[in-house]
Amino acid sequence: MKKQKILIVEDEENILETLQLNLDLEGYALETAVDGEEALSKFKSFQPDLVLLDVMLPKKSGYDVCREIRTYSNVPILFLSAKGTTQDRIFGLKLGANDYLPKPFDLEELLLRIQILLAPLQEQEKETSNFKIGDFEVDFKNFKTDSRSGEVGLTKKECELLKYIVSRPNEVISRNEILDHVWGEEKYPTSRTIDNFILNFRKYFEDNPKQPKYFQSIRGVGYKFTP
Amino acid sequence: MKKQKILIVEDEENILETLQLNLDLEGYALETAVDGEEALSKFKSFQPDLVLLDVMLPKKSGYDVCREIRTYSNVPILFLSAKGTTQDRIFGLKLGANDYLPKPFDLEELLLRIQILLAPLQEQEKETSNFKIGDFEVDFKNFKTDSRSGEVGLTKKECELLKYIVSRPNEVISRNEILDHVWGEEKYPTSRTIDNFILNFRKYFEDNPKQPKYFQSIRGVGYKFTP
DNA sequence: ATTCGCGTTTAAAACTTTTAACATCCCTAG
DNA sequence: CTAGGGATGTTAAAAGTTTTAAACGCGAAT
Repeated sequence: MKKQKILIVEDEENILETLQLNLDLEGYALETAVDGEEALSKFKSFQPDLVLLDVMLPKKSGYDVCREIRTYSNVPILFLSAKGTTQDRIFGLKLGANDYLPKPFDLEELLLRIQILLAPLQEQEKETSNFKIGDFEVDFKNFKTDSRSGEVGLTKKECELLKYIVSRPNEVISRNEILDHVWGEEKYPTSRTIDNFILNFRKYFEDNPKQPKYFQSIRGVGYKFTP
Repeated sequence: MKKQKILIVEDEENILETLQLNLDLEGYALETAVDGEEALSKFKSFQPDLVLLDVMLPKKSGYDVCREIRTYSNVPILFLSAKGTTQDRIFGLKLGANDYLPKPFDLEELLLRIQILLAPLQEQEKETSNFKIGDFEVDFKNFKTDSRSGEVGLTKKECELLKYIVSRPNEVISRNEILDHVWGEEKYPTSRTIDNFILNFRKYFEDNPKQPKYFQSIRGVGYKFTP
C-alpha cells in the first residue's frame, strides 16, 4: 500500500512543526504550505489525499482555499481553527469540509479523525486493485492478465468463469453450480466445456499444469481454487 | 435515488423526538431504539445507512453497541453524548465511530455531519447504478442491456464502444478518435466498421432508427451521443 | 478388470468483427 | 434546380475468435 499524502496548511510555526513531526511518525507523506496561495499551488502539484487546513491564513483564507479546491476535487478537507464556535464549524462544513477541529486540538483525536477520513480511500484502493493469482495480475476490467507466457487477453467467458471461481476460494464448486452461475439457467453446454476453460487457466497460471496448485480438480465433484 | 436510512438510538425522549422530527423533515427513513439491545436488533432488521448513537443507554452502552456493530459492518456511526471530554471522544472514535458530537449539539451541525458521512455512499450508488439511454438500462458489467426488443446481450466491442461514446455526451466525436480510443493505436479497421456498431445501437435504443435521437451522425465528422 | 471421470487435443459450431457492395441522403457546383 | 460526388445507412457475406463438442488416453475407484 502506498503512503497516503497529506497537505498541511498552517502559518503558525509551532503548530506546523508539531503536525509535521507527528504525521511523519505516522507514516504519511507530507507537504506544507504557509499561506492560502501556496496551499492551492501545492495542492495542484502534490495531489494530496487529505488537506489539513488552517482557517486564518495570510493572502487567502482557509475558507477561500476550501471553496476553490471543492470546485475541482472531492479530497477530504479537515479544518483546524482557533475560530471554534458552532457557527464557525457550521460555516466550514457548509463549504464542503469533511471535519472541523477547534484549536487547541488534541493530537490523538486529530490523528484518529485523519484516519477516519482516509479510510474510505484505502478501502477503495483495495477494491480496485487487481486480483492476483500467484505472481500474475488479473485485470478483469480490461480483459487481460499476466501469465507464464506474458500478457494474454481474456475472453468474456474466461473472465466470467475466472471471476466466479476466484470469488469462492478454497471451496469445492460443482460443475452444475458453475454452469448455473456463469452460464445462467437457460443455456446448458456440456459440463466438459468447463474443463476446457480450466485447462486454459492452468496454462496461464500454473507453473506445472500437470500438477495444478491453484486450479485443482476434485474427482466426482468439480473444481477448487486455492489462492 | 432511494431514501437513506438512519437508525436513531437515544433514550431521552425529548432529544429523540427532536431528532425524529428534523431528520424526517430532511427526508431520511428512520427507525429508533431506546436501549442498547433494541439498537442491535433494529440494526439487523432495518439495515440502516447510518447510526446515530447515544453513549449512555439502558441495558447496553453505546460503546458496546458500536463495538458489536463493527464486528460485522462498516456503516457510519455518529456518537451523540453528554460525555464530551476529549478522552470520551477519543474513546468513541477508537471504537470505530466515524464522528462524535458532544451534547448539547447544534442541530444544523448534526445535519451537516450526517450529510458528510452519507456522502460517500451516495457517490457509490451513482457509480454502481447502471447507465440509462432513454428508458433502457445498460448493464456494462454483465454485457447486457434492455432494448426495444427486450433484453439483449452486448459483445465486448459493443460495450467498449458504447462506454466510450456515452462517456462524452453532447460531444461530436470523430471516427479517428473512436478508433484510437476503442481499438487502440495498433489495430485499425476501416472506419466504416464503426457505422455498423452505431447501426446496432440505433436498433437497440432508438424509437425510430431512421431518425436517431441518441446516436446522431454529424456529416463529415463523426457521431454525437445526446442523452 | 472394468468403469467412470478427468486431461488433452482437435475440430466443428457459434458468434463477433470486419469488409465489401449497394442504396440513399445531402451538399454543392454548374 | 438538378446532377454528381462524397458521406452515411443498410445488408450480406467473409474473416477471425470464441465456445462447445467429440474423441481418445490415462489413472483412480469399485
